[in-house]
Amino acid sequence: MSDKRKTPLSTHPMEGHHCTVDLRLEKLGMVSFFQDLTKEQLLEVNGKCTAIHYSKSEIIYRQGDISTMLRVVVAGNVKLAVHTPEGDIVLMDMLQPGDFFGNLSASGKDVYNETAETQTAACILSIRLNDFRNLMNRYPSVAMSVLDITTNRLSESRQRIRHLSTLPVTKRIAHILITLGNKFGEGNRHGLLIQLPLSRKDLADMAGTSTTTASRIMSRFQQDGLITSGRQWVAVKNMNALSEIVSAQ
Amino acid sequence: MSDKRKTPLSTHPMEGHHCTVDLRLEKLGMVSFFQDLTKEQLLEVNGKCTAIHYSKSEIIYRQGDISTMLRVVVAGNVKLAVHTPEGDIVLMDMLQPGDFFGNLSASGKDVYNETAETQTAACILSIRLNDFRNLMNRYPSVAMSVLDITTNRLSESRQRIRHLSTLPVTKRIAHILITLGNKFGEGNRHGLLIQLPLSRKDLADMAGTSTTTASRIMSRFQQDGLITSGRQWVAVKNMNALSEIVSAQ
DNA sequence: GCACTTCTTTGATCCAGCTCATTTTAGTAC
DNA sequence: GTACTAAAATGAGCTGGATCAAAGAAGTGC
Repeated sequence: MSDKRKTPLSTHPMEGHHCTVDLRLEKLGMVSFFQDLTKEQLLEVNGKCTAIHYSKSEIIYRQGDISTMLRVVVAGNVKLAVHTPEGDIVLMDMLQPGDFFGNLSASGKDVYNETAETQTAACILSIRLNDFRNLMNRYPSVAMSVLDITTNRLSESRQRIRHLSTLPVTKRIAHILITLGNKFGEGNRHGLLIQLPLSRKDLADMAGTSTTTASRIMSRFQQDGLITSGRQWVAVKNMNALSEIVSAQ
Repeated sequence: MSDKRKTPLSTHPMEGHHCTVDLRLEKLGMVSFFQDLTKEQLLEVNGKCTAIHYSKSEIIYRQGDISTMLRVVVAGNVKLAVHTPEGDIVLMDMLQPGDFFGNLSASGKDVYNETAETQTAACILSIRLNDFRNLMNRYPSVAMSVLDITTNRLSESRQRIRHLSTLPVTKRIAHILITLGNKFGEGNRHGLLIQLPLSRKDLADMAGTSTTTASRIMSRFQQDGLITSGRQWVAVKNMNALSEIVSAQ
């Protein structure tokens, strides 16, 4: 255990990221709801987008701010967190390149109901909500794709409600590790490394538990050889064993 | 306390409910995502719908069944519940006339991920998923409206995650009573009566707690004069006091 | 290298809410 | 009214996690 290691997470370069038209078009085409558009249509969309570069731990917008833009992650990671009046934090989502975020509701309140913060340095495209609604009206494929993604998010969200209502913390954390492993995992000498700065507190805020309890559970997982982890990083060594914990008895 | 009372809930007649074309059209027009359609378009939609009548506590579909239909509540109430492998139940939603349910996902799995059961006698319209997708493609207003509703459900769902993660059971139940009161409440000699058979177990399954705990909390609320309740019914007497409980300290 | 900060681990104690078991009551059917 | 049934209330005891507190790494900047 006298393993003198540093963070195994790779930091993306991102400096001087100039976002040429070609690069932006490529990224826009990657976003699932634009994938059916032609090159000309993409160019049009691109014309309505603004790219902004953020460094790590910057706030993109705050819960309660008026929402006018829809955003798309081009590079890096973003976390969406709700801050409760009591001062607790609930981590709602960790986003990847290609994910969109912001507030879509056509009617009703036009206020963000979570805070978006970069988890790594990141490049974000913004498009005015009005322009985006316009696109959805003109290109049904875009609207359908957005609906599809939203429906998926809704069912993920319901699964989480199920977990919070019925599973003990250990199972919830095991499940979160599996999900993050599948979404952000990269093969590595440690196993499947979750490519994302991930503290015990982040995990606790996802699992709806306290930081101390999250830490205790992670210690146990590590002792049992299910994971390897250090300061702000986690690698899954035994996915199957984690699955078994989730579905035990 | 020697109040000799029966269920104050009104049972809808519903017997011999024949669903004339006119009645169905009227109901369809009430459904928010069809409200922008013309009478001719509604007639077309109506042609693709089948109306089915259910009595109380009938299963409409089960979690895991192949999903081919989208449904709309015309009359009565429906509850959506997830059954966990451990045998617990999580009550996801209580529906009203005008609400739609079923599985919308265009791609991905075409399986219901919850069980739909009538909470009262009910009349349900069904439309094939393919037909409905077709409608959304042809009438953007329908697609936008569905997206809007789905987005709202997602944010309700996230609020519930927040509550499960950070609030103690008492506050969660107080909040549920407020929500149900607003959605299903009807003025009455008892106060704002929640027009819906609602057992302690239903409440517990919504709040993610045990039936006993739900019962204890309801007893306390009743002692404190915040609610009146009997077997399977609840009336809110003091909405403000409930709100205060939710946001206390 | 050393000082400093922030994250993580671990111990000790406490309590909200769960479980199990039993009694009471509201509502129904006759 | 009486009998019956399923829901609700209530008591007693236990425990998973929270909280508080303090010590131990892992990085960072100088």
